[in-house]
Amino acid sequence: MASHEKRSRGRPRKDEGAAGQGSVQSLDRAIALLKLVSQGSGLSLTEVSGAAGLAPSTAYRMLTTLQQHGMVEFDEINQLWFVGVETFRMGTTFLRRRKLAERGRTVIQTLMQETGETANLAVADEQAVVFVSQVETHEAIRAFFRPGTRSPYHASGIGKAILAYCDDARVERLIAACGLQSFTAKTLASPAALVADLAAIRQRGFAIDDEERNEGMRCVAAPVFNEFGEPIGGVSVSGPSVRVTAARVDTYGPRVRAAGQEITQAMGGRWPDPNASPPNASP
Amino acid sequence: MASHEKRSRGRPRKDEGAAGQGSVQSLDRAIALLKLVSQGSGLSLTEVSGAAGLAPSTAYRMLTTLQQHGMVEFDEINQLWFVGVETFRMGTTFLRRRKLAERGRTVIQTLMQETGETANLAVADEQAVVFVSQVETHEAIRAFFRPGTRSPYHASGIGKAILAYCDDARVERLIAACGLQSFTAKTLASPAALVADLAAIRQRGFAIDDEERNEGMRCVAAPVFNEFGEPIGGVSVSGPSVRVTAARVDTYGPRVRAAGQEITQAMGGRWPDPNASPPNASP
DNA sequence: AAAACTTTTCCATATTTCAGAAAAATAGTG
DNA sequence: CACTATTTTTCTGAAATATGGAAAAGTTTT
Repeated sequence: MASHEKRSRGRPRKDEGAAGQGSVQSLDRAIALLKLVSQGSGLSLTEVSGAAGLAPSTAYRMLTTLQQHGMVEFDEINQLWFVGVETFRMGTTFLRRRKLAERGRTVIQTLMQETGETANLAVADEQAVVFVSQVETHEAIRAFFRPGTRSPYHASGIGKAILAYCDDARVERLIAACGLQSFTAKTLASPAALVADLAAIRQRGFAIDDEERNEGMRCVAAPVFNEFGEPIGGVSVSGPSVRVTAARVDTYGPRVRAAGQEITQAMGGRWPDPNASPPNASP
Repeated sequence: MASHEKRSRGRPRKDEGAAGQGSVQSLDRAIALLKLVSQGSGLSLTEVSGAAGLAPSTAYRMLTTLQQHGMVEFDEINQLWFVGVETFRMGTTFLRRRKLAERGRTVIQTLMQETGETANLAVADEQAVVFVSQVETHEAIRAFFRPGTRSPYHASGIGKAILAYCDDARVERLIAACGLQSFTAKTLASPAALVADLAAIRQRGFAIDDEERNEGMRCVAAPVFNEFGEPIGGVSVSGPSVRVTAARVDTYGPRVRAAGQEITQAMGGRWPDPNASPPNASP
């Protein structure tokens, strides 16, 4: 298997902190444009160049270059710029790396069938969890997030499931960096409340988001671990509180935890020893 | 609603054919790099720069620039480059605009022109396929469904094309739920007959509805896949048996399959590997 | 009908990128 | 274990390339 040691062939990088020295300006700007276009839903050239602070001619040249590669599309009818298929296709290969989505797909499919609720996969990112895959229930009222949706750690089932298996320092840093924004009356907006819930999650082996992000929506989640026993993502089922009752949560919980274990297994990950200290504990 | 006319404020584009004049070289190259990285699963700098035909120093600068935006990630342990979360996130916003009906429209237009028969698009729903778009032939005798028409899976070309790429469990559940209603003498009304036909469809890569729903009407269909290689809809041409003869079916088949592949491509989907097991198959 | 925008092309200029070479470290080799 | 071969990263001067202003060519709006 892959060695644990940090390899560094070649000349070492000078300084991690000081960036921007060796960077390509036109590429920098083009990425900013792409980001703008991907966030907007149909932007005119003037809007794009204005928002980016670039000359229209410059923005235009970059957009057409991106267009030639299919990274953006141009709606000739309304003369608007959109994000293109190629960006999408390149992006989805990200899922391959985090084999999570691929390996987990079959698991969440059966999870959805067994629970009847929308099942989700998300990966841990810097300051939020990113939903990467979803199987929707057929119910009329259902939970839905578009893949790529970001959700803050403290107010999502998967996020809390991940945090529960991070060390305290990481949790503190996250709170310091992002705060604990309140979304509903039930959001865990104080560090104390969050820490208490994380302890409960470790006890149970699964997390509950009880209308903490969206009113009327409950969610049961479990983490997924990599080969080092570090949480890298999670799995969840989510649905309206009227269906996902307290009783249902109790039965879904172990089922979702099992799904997390199954995916962890399928990825070659390792479910941590419940009695061991947190994996990321600083030495 | 939005006007149908083609707007073109501003100076018109000179020539659609002649491209490449106003394009940004460094951006061009960077996109090529990103594509390479997204296709590979962990590439070293030497591999990337070699494959792109760029000097290592140039590739390096571009990669670090992309990295600063999260478009690519660098695995410090093994010194390998991967596609990054930002690419994924930007790409997923494409889904907002991805509608089978819109993306496939131009494809079925040319399909109708080339075959001279009515061309259709349909999406997979729970218990039936739903026709969402159609381009009619000019012939006096023609196939016609109103958009929104539902058709049972087992008695429609597109339905069978979709079923052929679902796993067995899904097919069984469908039969259990809906049965196999008989519409004509040729309807595949027994599970055995249906399963045999599905195998033939996988072989060919396209489905044939030989007067199985409406007497005197034949139909050639192919599936369309999403990014997970799951069938989500399909495309077909349909017409009276007198025109759509057995010989014609043989020539239309590959053409319709190509249309399915084209639409799959345009949607950012993935045509499944013919040798791979069905996507939903249990391991 | 003219004014006001918008998109697209063109072009001179200097800003930036580029590639080669050096540097710094690891991996292979006999 | 010394020595060579790779690999990644930095540096630098030359020049290719991107840049933004201005003009062109349309389309709305007034």
